Amino acid sequence: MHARLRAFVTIADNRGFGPAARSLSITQPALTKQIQALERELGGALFTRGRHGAALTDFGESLLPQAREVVAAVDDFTHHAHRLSRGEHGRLALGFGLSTIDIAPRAVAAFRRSFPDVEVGLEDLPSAVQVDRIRTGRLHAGFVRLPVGDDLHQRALRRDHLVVASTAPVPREVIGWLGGQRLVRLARIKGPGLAAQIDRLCAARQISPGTLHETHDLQTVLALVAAGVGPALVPATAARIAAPGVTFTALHEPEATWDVGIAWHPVQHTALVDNFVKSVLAPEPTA
Amino acid sequence: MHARLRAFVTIADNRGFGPAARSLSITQPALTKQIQALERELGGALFTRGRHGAALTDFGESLLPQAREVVAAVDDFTHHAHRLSRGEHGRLALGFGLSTIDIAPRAVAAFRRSFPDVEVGLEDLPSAVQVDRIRTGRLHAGFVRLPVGDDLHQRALRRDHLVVASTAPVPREVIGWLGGQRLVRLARIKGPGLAAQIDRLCAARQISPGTLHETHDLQTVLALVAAGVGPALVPATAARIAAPGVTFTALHEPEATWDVGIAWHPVQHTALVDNFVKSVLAPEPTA
DNA sequence: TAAAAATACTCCATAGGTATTTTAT
DNA sequence: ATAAAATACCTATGGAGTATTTTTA
Repeated sequence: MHARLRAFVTIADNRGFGPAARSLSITQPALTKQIQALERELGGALFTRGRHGAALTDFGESLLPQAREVVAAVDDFTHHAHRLSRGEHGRLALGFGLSTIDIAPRAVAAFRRSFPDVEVGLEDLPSAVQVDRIRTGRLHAGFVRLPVGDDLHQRALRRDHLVVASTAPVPREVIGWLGGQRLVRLARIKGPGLAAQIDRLCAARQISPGTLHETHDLQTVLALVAAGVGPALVPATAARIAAPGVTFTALHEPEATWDVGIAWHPVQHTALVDNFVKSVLAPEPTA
Repeated sequence: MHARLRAFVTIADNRGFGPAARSLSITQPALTKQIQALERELGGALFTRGRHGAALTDFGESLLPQAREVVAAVDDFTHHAHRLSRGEHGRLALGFGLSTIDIAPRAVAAFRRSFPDVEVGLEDLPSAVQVDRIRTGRLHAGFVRLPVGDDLHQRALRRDHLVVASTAPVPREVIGWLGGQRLVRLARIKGPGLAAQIDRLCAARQISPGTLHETHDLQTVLALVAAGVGPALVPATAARIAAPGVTFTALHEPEATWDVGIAWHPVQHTALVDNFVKSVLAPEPTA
């Protein structure tokens, strides 16, 4: 159907079978047969043929606009499809967590520069939630604490580690000192990964610091530290959003370090996600 | 292409291959293969398959609207084509002449009642011009003096004959009397058929009436007769448009009678013209 | 374990090609 | 007389069918 209609409008535009056939990259007899088939199907002649080439009949004249619509719709479709399958267009749902607050926005901005026609959604979610949403297809990719289950594709971007945020001086023997402290903490539901990381460290080093205060926001945790309420354990990357006056002491214990990276669904929306992953991993070209 | 896209939207609408196949009146394996071919061509999966049936992927979701457009455009096209090839729609260019001034408007009105979607153009032209335009396709059909060349289809509607229009009394021996008269005449270019008919009569009866006055309009001819300027030879059907006070005397000579009917091109715009011819020939149903 | 989709295979209609003839100006 | 379209004939691909197997919730 669609090929025949394209043949129809091409002949109308070229006013002859010969040139039209050349422009369609088929032979003239093939074109003749297509039009004959179309005319048989429609029950009327579309062209009058003669030495002069082909001229539209009234019937052809009245059908030409609708035929053009079909051809245009098909061209639209294929164009759109190609852009989509190259990942140059579409919607991309991304997540990011506490531990990626520094890299996620930058990576997204770089991606949007390369692919301006992609609609990007970015949600602030704990790693565990991101992973669940990626599995069920509600999220295409996320910046998460690694590793995640191996049913997802994943790539490390860099390592992160815990630091002690404090206004009071921290002694050289940090771990032991920590055991005696009561900490400002982020609510477990807001940062289950961070909480688990702290638990792991404490369990390995056999300490159990108490809780001084619990908030729902990392910014607030650091504000409380700055206000002198007490020390806190936060990811090193969170140092950037701290108020002045807070000092940071890195912890080098292996239990205090972890990988941060990107995870994505291995099937859904492949080209788009691939482009995104490539954009994140590639060194950004200097603009 | 178009069949595959229709398959695509049907599956999306039915949320499964089975029901969609039934609704398309093909088998499920045939449908599977169409979608596989489409997915191969587009380079991406359109559906995720499972026990639940088929659900759109993101890729499928973003292509669905454009696919619907294609399907709608094709449906539009075929619908339009069918209406055209049944002659229910389109443009119809008609002609009518002096001798059909009574039947043409009535016939056109009846046709428009049956086929309200047909655009009808009606031009007042001498028979000879109509015939030429029908031959070259600029006119689809015309109400003309018959016979016309047998390259056109034609059908007689009724006979017409010359009458003497006059205010003065006309003697029983009309022909002889006419020979001695000077006539009000219609310009030959405006009614070559009428002029030729009068010539034929005069030649056969060996008379040659003079010319009193020549106008470009039959209405004016009759007005001049009514004003007492002199007699005229006009078609009997023209009596209807005469001013009061004019009397008509029929001429029964065979050279004074002719057929009036409809002629049309045997190829162009067939269905529409056929419908028109049928409508003209059929006794109009009483509304 | 059962419903849904995929595969294997066979068949025919369609679309394309080359060589040649017919048509219309 | 000649350019343009139509026809004849052949081949290959696409799309449809039936029977059966594989997948997944």
